[in-house]
Amino acid sequence: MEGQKLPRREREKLRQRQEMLAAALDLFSQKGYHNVSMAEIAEKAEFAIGTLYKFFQNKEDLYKALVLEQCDSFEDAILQAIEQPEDEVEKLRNYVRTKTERFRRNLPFVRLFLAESRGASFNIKAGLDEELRKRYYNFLERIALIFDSGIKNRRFKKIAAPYYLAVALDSAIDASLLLWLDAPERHPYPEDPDVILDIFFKGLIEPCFCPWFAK
Amino acid sequence: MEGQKLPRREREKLRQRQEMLAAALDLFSQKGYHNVSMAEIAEKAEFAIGTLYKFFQNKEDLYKALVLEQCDSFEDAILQAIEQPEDEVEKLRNYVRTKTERFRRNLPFVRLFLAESRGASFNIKAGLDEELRKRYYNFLERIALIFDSGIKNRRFKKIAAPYYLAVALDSAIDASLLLWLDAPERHPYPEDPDVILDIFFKGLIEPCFCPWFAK
Amino acid sequence: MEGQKLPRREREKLRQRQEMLAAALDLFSQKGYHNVSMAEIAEKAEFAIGTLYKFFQNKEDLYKALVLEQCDSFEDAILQAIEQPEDEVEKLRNYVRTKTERFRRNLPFVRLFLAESRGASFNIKAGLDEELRKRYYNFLERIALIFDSGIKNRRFKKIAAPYYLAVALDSAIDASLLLWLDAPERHPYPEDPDVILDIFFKGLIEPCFCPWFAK
Amino acid sequence: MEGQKLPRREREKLRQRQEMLAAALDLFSQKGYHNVSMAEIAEKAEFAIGTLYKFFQNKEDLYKALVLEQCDSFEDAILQAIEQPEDEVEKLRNYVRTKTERFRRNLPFVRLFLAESRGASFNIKAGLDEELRKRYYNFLERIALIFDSGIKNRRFKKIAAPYYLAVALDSAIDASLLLWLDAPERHPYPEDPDVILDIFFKGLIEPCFCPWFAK
DNA sequence: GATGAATGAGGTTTCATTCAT
DNA sequence: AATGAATGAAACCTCATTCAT
Repeated sequence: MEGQKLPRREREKLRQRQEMLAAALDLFSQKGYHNVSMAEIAEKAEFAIGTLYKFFQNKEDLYKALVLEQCDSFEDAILQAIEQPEDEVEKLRNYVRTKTERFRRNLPFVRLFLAESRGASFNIKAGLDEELRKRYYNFLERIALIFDSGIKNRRFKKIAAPYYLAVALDSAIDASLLLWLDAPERHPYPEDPDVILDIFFKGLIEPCFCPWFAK
Repeated sequence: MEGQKLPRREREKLRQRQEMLAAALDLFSQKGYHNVSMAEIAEKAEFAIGTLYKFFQNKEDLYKALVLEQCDSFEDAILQAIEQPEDEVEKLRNYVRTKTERFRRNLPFVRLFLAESRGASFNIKAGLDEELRKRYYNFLERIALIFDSGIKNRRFKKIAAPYYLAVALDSAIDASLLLWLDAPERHPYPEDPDVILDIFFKGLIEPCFCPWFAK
Repeated sequence: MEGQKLPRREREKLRQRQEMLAAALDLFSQKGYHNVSMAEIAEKAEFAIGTLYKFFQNKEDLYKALVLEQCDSFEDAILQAIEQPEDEVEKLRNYVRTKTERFRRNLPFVRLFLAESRGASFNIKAGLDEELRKRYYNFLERIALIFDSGIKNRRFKKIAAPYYLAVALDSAIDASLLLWLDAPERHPYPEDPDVILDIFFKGLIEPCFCPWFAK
Repeated sequence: MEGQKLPRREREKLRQRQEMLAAALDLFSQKGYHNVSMAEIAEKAEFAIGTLYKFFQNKEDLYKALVLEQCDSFEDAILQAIEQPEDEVEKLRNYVRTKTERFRRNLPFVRLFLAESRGASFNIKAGLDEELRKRYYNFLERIALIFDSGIKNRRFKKIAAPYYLAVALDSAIDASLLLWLDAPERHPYPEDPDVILDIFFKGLIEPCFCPWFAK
């Protein structure tokens, strides 16, 4: 109940900030950081340039805020998805599905995210990189924990270190989505997101143990 | 034995070109396309700016030449590695090992390659993107053919469409290497590159069929 | 009385634009298009380079605006001068006098105008050329109409096609002014502008004396 | 008989120089001084750039040599034409005809000539201007002498100072030729060059009709 | 003597950022 | 508090000229 009580002024400011970030997301994801000017963002957001600078110290600051905010929201959704169920298999399915769905619903973010998470953002100064990487490592560890727990529970065979499994699964999802994003007609995204999991599960799970193969 | 030699002038020009490209690779991979000026490249390569422009029409042209040349060399190495052996398993091992070795030997290229292959290069004009993507798709199909042949030979279970298997494997290698590149102390690259393959093989191969499990 | 006034902001902008054009006119007419840099114009006009580019898209655009504006004003003055009187002789006198006076009052423009109207401006891209030439042809036709009307009224003998008469008269004025501009002490411009008209008005050859008319 | 005896070396050099100047004339007249590079001229003339600089100190020097040489040749032809006949009328006819014919035979030169003679060549540094102007003034005085002599012989009425007559006649020829050069279909050059002379020779106004003569 | 590769000053243009209004 | 005009550093690129071969 305390969220709604921001003074009107504050709420107004927050709304303006969101509009600026939305305009920036659109433009950055379409044209890349260096091909978007502050004037362009200001115009798209229907503010004066000076107002932009009231909210963000400089272009880099605006970019960082944008990326961090998007990542926060994305991370929250994933973490929530893997916190619900008991079953490790179900957790992973939730994870893959949530990630897939989020990506498909927020295409502009995907380009940004991949540019950032793939070390491709040397365009942007060090600070962001540093923080995002740490967060990404932590995130991978969260996924690794699921594999670890599955192994401990004897649901999974220990075919590799959990961290590697997490890395491999996460990157496989990204890669599939990226190909689909690039050329949807050539790389139709599998209707059933589990197809990617199959690659990992079909060898991974003790057949006798898991309802997965009953499908 | 001098029949194979280019005239001295030509050799000299080629050498200069290589020096320019080497300087550019270093700088681009460290700071990104937009944060490197032609003056910087010229200075690092120890030529005058004008000389740079004698070799490359403009900055974009220089960048394209650099990326294409590196990719050519990389692609050649991989294709050669997977053409040798009969055995699909051996082909995939060669592929993983060659890619790993190449990456580790040419770090600056990795950053460039990932920036380009990961759709993160909206900074650069369309032409390159287009061509590189096509080449990358073709490359994935080459890998997919190995899986396909393995499946037809009953060496592999058909746990997923070969193309997806190729995508997943390739991206898993990239992701591992990238993590190691970012933070080697945190993500020691597995001494044995086969660790990554294990994830795919342990479920993939008919146990009775393959000496893999005997290891 | 304030209804006719532009908002202050607009007036200010217009004034700045005029200052830029004035600086450009001075420099271009002294040194020629290619020997004047944008930095020079900016400095003379006491603005930053960036401000220049807020008003004009690029150097060529600035040049075109300058030439067209000057020609407009010049053309207006001449057309007004030849629209007043009934009498063709008076019209031509007005024309010569107005042109002379305008030239003498705006020396920098003369150089520009002659450079442009005399096909000497291959330096500048095609667009301007094209438009200015058309306008000049139309202008000559306006003058030709005066000769034509004079001939129809029997005021003038039909000694040549009106268009040729216009060309000859106009070029004679230009040439006189140009010589005076180059070396005033050597080519004092005739106090009475009618001197040039005399050449056209008075017949040159004694009819009785010369076989010319026998033709 | 002494012209043919230049040592072979000298003759060869002269020929090369002519080829360079010919290439330069073509290019300068098509694109203007500032839009032609030394490399372009060298290539068109099929020499190395260095060789160009053996013959001409720099670009400006080459340009000056070109213009002066063309003007020499042009001036010679005209002067020869007006030296032959006794009769002033015939001299003027020869002058108009020779100039017209020369212009039409050497179009590239015309553009250059007009650019130079019309004060439009502020592109080029002062030296050339200075010399060409003096020569042009002298030339005009040669023409003026014809009018003067005609007046003294009572062949011509003294309707204006001879120098003005010369200026007016010469500029009328240039203007006609220029219009024809710009748009031949719109400004067909009079088959008979004398048409222009007519304007000067025939009196324009009916003496009996106009108060002009009363002045 | 001829060559043309190498040079680098200098031109045009963009855009992040400031600050007076 | 919001504005957006003004700024000028810095980028890309050209081309006249030199000089080692």
